Amino acid sequence: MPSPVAEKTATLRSRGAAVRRTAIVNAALDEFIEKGFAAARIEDIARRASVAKGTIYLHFNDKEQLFEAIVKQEIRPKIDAAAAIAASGGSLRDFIEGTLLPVLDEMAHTKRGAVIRLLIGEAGRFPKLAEVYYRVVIEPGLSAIRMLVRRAKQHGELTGDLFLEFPQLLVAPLLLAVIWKGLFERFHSLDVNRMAHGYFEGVLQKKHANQSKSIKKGR
Amino acid sequence: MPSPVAEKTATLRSRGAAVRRTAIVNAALDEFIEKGFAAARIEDIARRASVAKGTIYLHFNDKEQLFEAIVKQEIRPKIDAAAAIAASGGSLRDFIEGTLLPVLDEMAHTKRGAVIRLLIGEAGRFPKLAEVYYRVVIEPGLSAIRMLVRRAKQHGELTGDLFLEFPQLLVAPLLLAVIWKGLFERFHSLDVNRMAHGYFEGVLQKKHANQSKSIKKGR
Amino acid sequence: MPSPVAEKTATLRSRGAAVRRTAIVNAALDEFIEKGFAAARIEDIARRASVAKGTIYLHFNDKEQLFEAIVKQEIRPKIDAAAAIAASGGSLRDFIEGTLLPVLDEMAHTKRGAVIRLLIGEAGRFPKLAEVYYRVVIEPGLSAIRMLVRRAKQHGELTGDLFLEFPQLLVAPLLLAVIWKGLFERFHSLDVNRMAHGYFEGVLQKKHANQSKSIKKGR
Amino acid sequence: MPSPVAEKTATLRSRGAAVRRTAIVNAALDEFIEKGFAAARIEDIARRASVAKGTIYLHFNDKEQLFEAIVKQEIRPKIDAAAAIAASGGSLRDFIEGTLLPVLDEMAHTKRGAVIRLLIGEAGRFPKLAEVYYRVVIEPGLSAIRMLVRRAKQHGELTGDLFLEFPQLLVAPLLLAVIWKGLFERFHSLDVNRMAHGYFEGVLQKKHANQSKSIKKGR
DNA sequence: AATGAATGAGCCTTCATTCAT
DNA sequence: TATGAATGAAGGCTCATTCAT
Repeated sequence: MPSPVAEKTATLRSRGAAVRRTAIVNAALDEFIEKGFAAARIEDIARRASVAKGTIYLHFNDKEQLFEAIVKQEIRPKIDAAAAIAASGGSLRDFIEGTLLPVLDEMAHTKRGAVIRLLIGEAGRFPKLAEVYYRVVIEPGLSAIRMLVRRAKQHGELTGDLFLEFPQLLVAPLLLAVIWKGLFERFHSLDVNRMAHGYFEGVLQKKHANQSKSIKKGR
Repeated sequence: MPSPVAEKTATLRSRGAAVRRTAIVNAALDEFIEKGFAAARIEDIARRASVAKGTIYLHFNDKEQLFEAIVKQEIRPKIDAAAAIAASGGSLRDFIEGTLLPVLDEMAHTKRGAVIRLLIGEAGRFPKLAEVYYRVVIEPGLSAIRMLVRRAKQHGELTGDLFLEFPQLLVAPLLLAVIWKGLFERFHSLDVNRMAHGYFEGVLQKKHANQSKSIKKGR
Repeated sequence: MPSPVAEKTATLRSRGAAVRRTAIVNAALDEFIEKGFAAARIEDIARRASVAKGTIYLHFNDKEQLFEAIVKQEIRPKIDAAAAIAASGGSLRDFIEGTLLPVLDEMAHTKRGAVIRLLIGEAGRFPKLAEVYYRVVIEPGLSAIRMLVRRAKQHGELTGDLFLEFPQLLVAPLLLAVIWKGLFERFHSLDVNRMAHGYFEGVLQKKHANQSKSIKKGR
Repeated sequence: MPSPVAEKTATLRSRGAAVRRTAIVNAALDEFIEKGFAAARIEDIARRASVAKGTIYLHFNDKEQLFEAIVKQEIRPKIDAAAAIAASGGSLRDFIEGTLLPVLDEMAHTKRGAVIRLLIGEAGRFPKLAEVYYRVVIEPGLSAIRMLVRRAKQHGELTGDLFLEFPQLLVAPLLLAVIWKGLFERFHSLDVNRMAHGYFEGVLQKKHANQSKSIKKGR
């Protein structure tokens, strides 16, 4: 075991490195969102992260790797959390209300949504990005949804195979909200919460009719 | 050049000019889709359109105006056509099956979808683009849908105010399909037609129960 | 045939292009000599040639092509001229005195020698350069020398097969001179002309003994 | 640290330091040869020498000093040895056959030759290098040759003052061989040994005629 | 002495835009 | 109108050197 001093040193170093890496990823995220992938300048990212330009290349080989790191840092944790909750066995309604809606709300109002817009725009030209995203986010996400839908069917929350076959449909309003907020909110505001509640009530309505009454006013 | 000959020449010229303009817009569309807005090179657009680089600047002030022209040329006609059909008084089901599904299918499989992905990615940095798109596409499109939904409610095709308040939800699967096709199709194929049919059956199901049975196999 | 005006235009354009190209090559030569290949900056070359940086890339794909152009422009003509003289049938002595010695003298005192030093230093890392040089200069040059040596043997100017087998030896003092002038002249001056005369007298001495007396004082 | 232990440590340290220094110079030599002076990276040199980048700067102030160290370590010993032999009183023929030809052979086939090519290419830009080389290699080398030539004249091995005045000519084929091997060997192989033997036979032939017959086939 | 993370100046190359023809 | 050569600003990336540990 190294001496306390040595350990402190080592710890500081590695801790410093991790902190720096995170700072760079955060800065890159902000710049990419503001300028887009191609137009974002490494120099600006560096300045925002309070490091020198060259430092970025100590952590990432190129711009593309920065993008990857963003997806892994910003989106993956949400997916993991959602998947864990899905696996823990609650009802679909609980999942939607306790997890999907809050996530949607957050997506629509924070950087995370911007990451998705960014990805949609850039993935065509950077196939690796789409691949990372599919593997890290889409695949596990859809798997979790399928599991939930299956259970929901057994419990009578849901009928039909539509959402089993196309689990994407369950997050379609999420996509819609993220895009709307990013592109058109300034022309016409969208009450994401209210829209999502309405949508999911429709989805789950088989069990209890007239639930559309219970749509809560969005924040 | 007031002589008939000169005039003919002039006519030919302007006809040639219009042809050229269209060729440039088409070439720009292809390049933007392949490379994205920032990465598309004017020189490649010129080559594809068989004109000189400088010629593009005789028709468009800059790259951004090219983007605008694309939206107007590629998307607006579809919207206009759909709006006309919506206004002409058919049922919502007819509209969905006769117009929305074909459009969706086309979007998912042609350049038009790519334009939308392109816009999603670039609009953040080019606000004018989002504005043009909103005014030319979104606003008229949603108005048409609202009109249809209102009529559908009167005819009992639909209950609840969800789609009146959030007409976007009716095109959510369209968005989903366009994005999926562009980003993830190579990892996992999506039967757009089948998904859309299933979705709209759910939407319209109030009237005739169990219609989910009738989902047709997509092309 | 185009109109005079058009022709003039075209001519001016292409003439201008050729002039510019030459100016760039000359500037590159100077910079490469002063700084070496790797350390020479495109911007400085451009400034020296009175063109914009980008203009260089209209004529050459990269730095390496510039180097190639230099070899072709600076060295090849000398080789061609020497080869023509060699082929025209004079004696070896005439060739040496009328061609080789003047060339050597010029090489030792002008840029051309620097090109050779440059090549020696850089060719290892830029194999294409060595190849170009071998094909354009060495191969034809040695062929011409062989032809001359063969004829000289028939005429009794020369005995033995040494210079037939190793024609390079005939230009060894040239190489020596070029390198000495470039590297060590400031420490100890070398009378290239006198050295070369002495060397070639030795080579040709078979015919007339004691010609070493006739060494002339160099320039 | 005056204790025996400390001193031992210190000794080990300085011994380690010397080893390290040599390792660095060797690594630098390899890298310079492969990449050239400007393109060689300190980091690669460090890795090759199994030291950290910073360590190099504990031994050498900058890249240039590394180059100097190479010349001193790789070339000087050969010169010193040759000078000693020259001074020890053998005949010119013995010197050529016992020393010059083996050295030439080695130069042509090992790193030492590459150092010379390297120097030729870089000396223009790093005058100090040329100076070091002149002082350490050229000057003493030529002095030794002059001494030998003078003795050879007295012994009748040689007539004329050519090689006294231009001792460089005696090593011209060496230069030629080193350059040919480095630049053009892959296009056309050169039998260095055979060429050198032939050359020196010509130089020494005054005494015994027809020695060109005795050219030995090179390895 | 040794380390290697951090720095930041430096440079090749690209490309939107201009303009002489 | 059309051309395409010329421009020059911009930016990704490299790497010699420094310095805190």
